Order: sequence, then C-alpha cells, then structure tokens
Amino acid sequence: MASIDDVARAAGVSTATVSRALSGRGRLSDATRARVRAAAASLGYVVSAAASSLASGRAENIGVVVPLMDRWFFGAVLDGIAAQLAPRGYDMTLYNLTADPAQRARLFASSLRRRRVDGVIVLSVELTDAEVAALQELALPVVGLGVPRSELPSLRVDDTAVGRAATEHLLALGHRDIAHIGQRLAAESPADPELDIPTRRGRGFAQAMRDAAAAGTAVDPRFETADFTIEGGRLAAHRLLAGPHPPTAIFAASDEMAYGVLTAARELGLSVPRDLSVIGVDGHDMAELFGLTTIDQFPHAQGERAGAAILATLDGAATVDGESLDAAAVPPASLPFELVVRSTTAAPRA
Amino acid sequence: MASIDDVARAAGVSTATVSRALSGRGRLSDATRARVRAAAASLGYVVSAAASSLASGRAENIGVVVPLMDRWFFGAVLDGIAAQLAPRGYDMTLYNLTADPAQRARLFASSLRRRRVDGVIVLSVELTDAEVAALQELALPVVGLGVPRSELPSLRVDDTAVGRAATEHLLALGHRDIAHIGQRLAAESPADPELDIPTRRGRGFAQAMRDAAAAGTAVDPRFETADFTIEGGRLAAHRLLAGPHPPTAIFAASDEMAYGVLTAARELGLSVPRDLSVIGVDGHDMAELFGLTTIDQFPHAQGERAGAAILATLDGAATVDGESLDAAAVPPASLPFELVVRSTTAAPRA
DNA sequence: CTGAAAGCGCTTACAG
DNA sequence: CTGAAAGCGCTTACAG
Repeated sequence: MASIDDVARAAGVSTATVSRALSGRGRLSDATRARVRAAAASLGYVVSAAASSLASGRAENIGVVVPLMDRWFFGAVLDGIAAQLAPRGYDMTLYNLTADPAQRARLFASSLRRRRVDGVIVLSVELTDAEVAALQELALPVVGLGVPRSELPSLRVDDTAVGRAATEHLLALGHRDIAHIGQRLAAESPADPELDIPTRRGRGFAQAMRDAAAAGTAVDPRFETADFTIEGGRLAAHRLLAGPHPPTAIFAASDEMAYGVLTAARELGLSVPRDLSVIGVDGHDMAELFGLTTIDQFPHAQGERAGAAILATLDGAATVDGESLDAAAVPPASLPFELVVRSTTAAPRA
Repeated sequence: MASIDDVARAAGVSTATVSRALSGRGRLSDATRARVRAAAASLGYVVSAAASSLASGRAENIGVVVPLMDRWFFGAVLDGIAAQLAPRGYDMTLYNLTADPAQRARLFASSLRRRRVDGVIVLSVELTDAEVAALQELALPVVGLGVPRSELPSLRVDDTAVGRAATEHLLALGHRDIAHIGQRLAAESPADPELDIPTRRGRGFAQAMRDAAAAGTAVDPRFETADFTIEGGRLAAHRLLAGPHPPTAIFAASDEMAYGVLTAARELGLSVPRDLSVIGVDGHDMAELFGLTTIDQFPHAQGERAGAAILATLDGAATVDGESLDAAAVPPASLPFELVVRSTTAAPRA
C-alpha cells in the first residue's frame, strides 16, 4: 500500500506538496499538481482516512442516527442523504437509535464522541433532554429531520398542515363521521416545535374538524391511538369499525397504518371506498399499488435536503473557522408535501 | 474535549497505561485499571477514532456495500448486521453501489481504499471481474451475502432449492401450467457459484418442472423476464395472462414482483387464488398483509450471520496475526429458507 | 505491572 | 510556488 512518501519520491516533491496537490488546498502550480496526481494514480495511492483525519480534524464522514432501519421511509431518506454526500467524497455511518436505554446511552456517551464524524443528521426520533444536551456538547453540526426539538436546527414538514390537508380532503368529499388513527393531542398544547409528528397531524385533524363545525357542518371526529405499524392500524380500524356508528372515512397518520385499515376493511367485508374512505401520509413505495390516497412528503427529497444542509453547515463552519456553528445555515423553511388522490377515497354513500 | 494526557494526569499514570486500561489489551492491575477508568469517566474521555486507528491499524468500523437503500429487504439485512456490530463497538458505514460506472469506479478505487474500515460486507450485487480483483487487493476481510462469486467467501441460500420448493408447492397443489417470472437460465450452465440469484431460482423452477415431466406429469413451463420491481412483475404478468392459454399459477422470483402479479390479476378481473395462484420469495414485510404465499429467507437473520462472519474473520485474523485471511472462518453452510403458505395459492379450478 | 519513546501517515502554519 | 518540521492523539514493542 503506497504511502505519501512514495508519491513524493515518485513525483520529486515534498510530502507537503503531495498533500496540497491531492486535497486541492493551498496554491500550487498546475504542472506540479498534474505531476503529483499522475504519480499518485500510477501508484494507486489513496490518502489514509485516519492519518488525514487526525492531522486535519476533518473526518469526511457524516453520522446518521436512525430509529429504524427496516422501514421503507428511512431507506428512502438515507438514499437521499447518500446521494448528496457521495459526490462530495463524504461517507455515511449509520447509528441505530433503539428504545434500549443502555444502547442509547452508549450511542451518545461514546459512539458519537469518537470524532469519527464531522456532523450528524438525526432522523425522526424523540430525544430526551439529556440526549439533546449530549448532542449539543458534541460541538458538531447537527441537523434534525422531523425531530421535535427547537434546540436543534431541524428540517420538517408542517405536520399540522398535513393533518388539515388530509382531513379537508375527506370533508370536501362530503364525509362527516371521520376518524383519525395516530396520536391525539394531549390536554394543553405545548410550545409548537416540541410537539412530535403524530401529535401535530392529530392536531391538524382536530383543527380542520373544528373549523368545519364552526362553519355549520355537523361533524363527528373520533380518535384512535396506534403505533405506526400495519398491525397497529389494523387493530385501531377494527375498534373503530366495530361500533354501532362507524366512521365513513379514516385518516391514518401513516401509509403503513392505512394499509392496516385496508386490511381491516377487507376482513369486515367493507368495500373501499364505497363503504369506507381511507387516506394515509408518507407517499410510501406501495401506496400506488394499493391505490391509496395519501399525502406524499417526498422522503427521498427530504434526505437530499438534510444532506445538503449538513454540508452547507460544514462549509460555513469551514469558512467562518472557529466561530460557533451557524444553525441558520439550515433553512427553516417547511418541507413540501402534496395530496395524491387515488382510489381509496370517494364521497360517502348517500 | 479531554485527551489521553488529561486522563493520565488525573489518574497519575502514563498514557500507555491509560491506553491499556481503556482498551483492555495488555496486563494491568485491577486497581490501576479501575482508577484509570474512573478518571476517564469523570473527564468524559473517549478515545479518538482517528488517532487510535492510525496507531493501531484497527478502525473498528465495517463497510457495507449495498445496491439499493430503499428496499425493505436491504433495510432488514442492515438491521441484522448492526445488531451484531454495535455490541462489539463496531460502527457501520454504508456504501451505495449504483449502476453508474463512475460511481462504482470511485467506490472501489478510493472510498473503500481509505482504510476507514476493517472489513467489508457486500450485499447481493453482481460484481465485474475488475471489482472482485479490487476487493481482493484491499487485503481486508470480505464477506458476501448472496454475491455470486466463488472468489469471495459468501453466505447464500441455496436458490436453486428455493426455486424448486416454490415450484413443487404449486405442482403439489395440482398446477401444470406454471409460469416463472425472473431470470431464465441461459443455454449452458456455468460453474454453480457464478450463477446469480435470479438465474438460480429460475433453474430450480426448470428442474422441478423437468422432474415432474419425467415423472409423467404433463407440465407446461413458461418464463418471463422482469427486473425485480413491483411494476416489472405487473408487466410480466400482463404478458403472461394476455395469451390464449394463460398459466394457472405464477412463481415470481421476489415478493415485490409477486405484488405486481397480484395487481395485474386484479386489473384483469382475475380472482386469486381461484383463477390464479401466486407465490413469491423473500418473506417481505407486507407479504402477510397481502396473504402472499412465499419462501421466507429471513433477511434479518442473514444480516446477523454476515455481521457475525465478518467479526469472526476479524477475530481470527487478529489471532493468527499476519497470516493470510481465513476465508474458512465464514461458514459455507447454506442459509435457511422456509415455505410459508398463505392465501394466494390453492388448487387450480377443475 | 508500568513507563519512556518511537512511530502510525498525514496536514499545515511558518519560512523563503 | 514549495519545503522542513512540528504536531495531530493515540498504541505498542521494548525495557525494567
């Protein structure tokens, strides 16, 4: 394995010059640069990550904290992040944040503190105060995606608006008895950014129903709590549809729960959308296959934005040099979403 | 950020002793070890990955090469790998191997050669000869999972047996006109390990049908090629079902293609399994939801095995020290699979 | 069991 | 534009 000394010797320059030629940092004549690069290429020399990182303080690696690896949604986000990082030469190392307290403690107390990464992207996890503090003490750029914490620069879609949009679609079709499967807004509404995603979608639902009532429409909002899995959605739908006065439409806070609702409907012999309208949220891979009406939130594009945001923060930090990290480098703008109407929603039967 | 010197000073020992106490390498009195660990804990000291890696040659990081990030299957595998690596303190960095030649070249020529990882796991990708050579020149342990290359130690399920099992299930139900969607075995059969997964499943299908014919059953095998996406499966099914003499059963080489077949059947007004039986392969997340009969190959467990295999190779390499890497540390045994019968397969109509 | 010291392979002020 | 040299923060023979 060739070292920088081999390249220096082959090109007849110092190792300092090799470093400059290969990294592109510092001025250098074109001829020298070309000669060094040719020597490096012919020797198959590649800079050692450890040595470069130790000397420069740059790891060229981004840590991504993900709550679940085996969900399509996060895979799509990761793909979007990688698409931004790879062309810039950054690697991506994954950290799974489970529910296990020991595992979480290890992640924040050691894994993330080894200086292996230049920045971290945190995906849709609910963090404790101690964890947020640990993240801040990292002295590394952090970008959240759907992380309900105002202390952290975080990209997010306006989930209250998402909840409203889904509900308003059903109201516009003429539904009045509408149920929401997700998370119900608890008594008092805390400071906005602190609400988690499910709760915000639930609030959007409640608001839209309240507005409809205020406008004179006799609505009947219902809530069921579920855990964002297919099975959870299925069970919640059964509870909802078993009653004497079942809803004519269900707004599930995720596409996967909506699939569960579809399953429950089939099990009960209900025809969708004739007997029941169903709408989800995410823009899941298979929503088209199911003909599921949904609010697409473009997860791949979300990943790209998060990747771009962390790189921008890094670039900014590099320029400013030494100054505190600029959280403002992360655009506070809401991420886009879009209602996609397919065949699981229609007007209720007369 | 505390350094090893701070800890040494606080504990009243040399940095060598701190290193030994924290890494657990080398003999050391219990009292000293405890004192050093206490000092490190109270200072919040964590070893720098770069410095440790440069000095020791160990990165405590495994590279995973994946062809697609946004498929459930790979997410499940990654989750299995991470479950093995994390408790051992190993990180996992992801490398997306796309179809883009420039991107692939960059991956093998530089990303993987930065010495950022101690070993690499390669997931279900078809590698060119040059790529296999590049992997071998890495002088790093490599474990393939479903990689059709005899040069690389690779874990795999016996996909020919998988193909046979799926086909035999349909034959046992009484089907005779059976189609396979996947990859057809080309003219001559090359050396076994070099056949890719789709081709091996196709061969299993062909073998089972041939055996049935030899046993006196009048079978009618058909093949359609598709790209392992839902849409590809749907299109292939349409071609198959449009003809004058459509098959009564379809064996799709992946669950996602089977979902496409189910969609096509619905579009054509065919009832499953009354008019058409469908079986897939994978044990996909949503197979249960669809009631899809499938051959489960336990992807999460596959990831765990691959993670354990790479760690075992690393441990072996550490013990043998200097000797060439022991490919035999990877168990050549076939990975398990299992037929899961649900509601998309039944006897054909009389 | 413990320490002094060399060395891992780069990067980057500092000079010129 | 280029080089000599210090230094990044550890680990590990080598001694004792």
